[in-house]
Amino acid sequence: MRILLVEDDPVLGMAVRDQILADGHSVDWMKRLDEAAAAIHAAAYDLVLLDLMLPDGRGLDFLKKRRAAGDVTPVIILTARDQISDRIAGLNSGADDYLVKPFDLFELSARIRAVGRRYSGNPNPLVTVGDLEVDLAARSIYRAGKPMPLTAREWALFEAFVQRPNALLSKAQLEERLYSFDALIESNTIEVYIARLRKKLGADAIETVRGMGYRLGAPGSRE
Amino acid sequence: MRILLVEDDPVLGMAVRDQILADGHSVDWMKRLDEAAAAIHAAAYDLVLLDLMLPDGRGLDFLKKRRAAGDVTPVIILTARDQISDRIAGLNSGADDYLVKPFDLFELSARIRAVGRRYSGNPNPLVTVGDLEVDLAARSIYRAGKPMPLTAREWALFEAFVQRPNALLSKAQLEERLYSFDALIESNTIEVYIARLRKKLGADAIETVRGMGYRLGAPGSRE
DNA sequence: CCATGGCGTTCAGGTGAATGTCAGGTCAGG
DNA sequence: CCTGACCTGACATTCACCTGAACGCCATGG
Repeated sequence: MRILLVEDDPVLGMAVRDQILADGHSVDWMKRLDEAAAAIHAAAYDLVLLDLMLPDGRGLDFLKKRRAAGDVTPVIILTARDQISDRIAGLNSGADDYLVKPFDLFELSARIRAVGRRYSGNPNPLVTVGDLEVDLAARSIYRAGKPMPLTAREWALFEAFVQRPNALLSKAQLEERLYSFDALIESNTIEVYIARLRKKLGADAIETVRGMGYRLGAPGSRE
Repeated sequence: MRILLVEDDPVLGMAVRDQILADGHSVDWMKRLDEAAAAIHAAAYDLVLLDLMLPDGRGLDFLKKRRAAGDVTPVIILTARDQISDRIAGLNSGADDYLVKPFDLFELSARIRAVGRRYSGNPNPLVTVGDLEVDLAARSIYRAGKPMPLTAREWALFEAFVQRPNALLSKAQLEERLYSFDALIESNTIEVYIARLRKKLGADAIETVRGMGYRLGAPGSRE
């Protein structure tokens, strides 16, 4: 697993890095947010460990921005003791987990494994939807073995349908999924992305249920 | 979101239950592991809140067993303060998250949202009406596995009957349900939609009680 | 520094399915 | 047979949705 560590404290950073390496993962250690941003663009990480208190800006804004840009890389927040409000804000900004300093290094390992299990993990990495093969962990779609590139937003939307193959999802639900609670969208963005997905994946990839929402196109009957 | 709470402490359990309800989720509260196991078999949950210290056995074994059986329902562990080793063991046993007692109720909400964002869970529970299978969450109806598409209004009407299977609903009640108070309807709209439902679901899907209203029939029994 | 291109978002115009209304027919009960 | 309640096919209108195009932001590369 490729892990990006963003932490300015040299002592803690080294300890964390060594622990990660000992667990058999690879790690890039950045001490500033701009370095981290550059690293993220340069390489794809499976996990980001993000300190919220950094010298050159608030880690929370960084996280929000990444999520707004459609980045869905798992993020574990490292935060100081007893800053519950920060931790809640972190989770609401799109973090997947947090650790309170000072934390047990073995606990860190367990957390990393837990996050890793969610994504690259459990049963069947390949899901078949109609004539498409969907790799949820790698966030990619194949048709007849050929990759069908999606943008971040398109993927976020499509993922919602794949995760609940039979569900009918209202526009409100989809908006809530693509955008955080506070940021309310006031247009037909969802419609536009539905259209773009159909253009890429086929007109019947997503079915409109007028007045109620959308649903995955018939991938096969229930049960 | 359907949540299963497994917690033997009555005070904490009630507080958690109320918070979950306030967040708009539905919750089943079990005090013992055998009850919880039975509940899991009976219904599909989107999330399990699991206390590790229960009178009738170790919650950790319960969790391991569920995971070994292929159950991938997200689990958040509730554990006592300073039992770091337990928490690690929990994450390694397949838990997705944990909360340390005593925890902030708002933090609980944030955690639930975070988990809910990741997975959106399991197939929805089905209600059987005559020869129809009704998925209330997905707003869809199946007959012999085949979906029977309804329009928004048709669904709203049918839902009223399914939610109260034995009730006799007057036209006034149905109008009040389909339309907001101010918007007064001055025609036989309800009759028309009853007819449309019968055409789609079968003539005896809804039974007329002359002068009083309508009630759910046994759709399909006489096709 | 500006040019470029990809991506996310917004807007306006057009379309058709869904809706509500009506008129005439049918049925049950007195 | 009469009356009121209910059924049903047809139809105009509406409104939810689709879609092409344009705008702005940001990152990248001269």
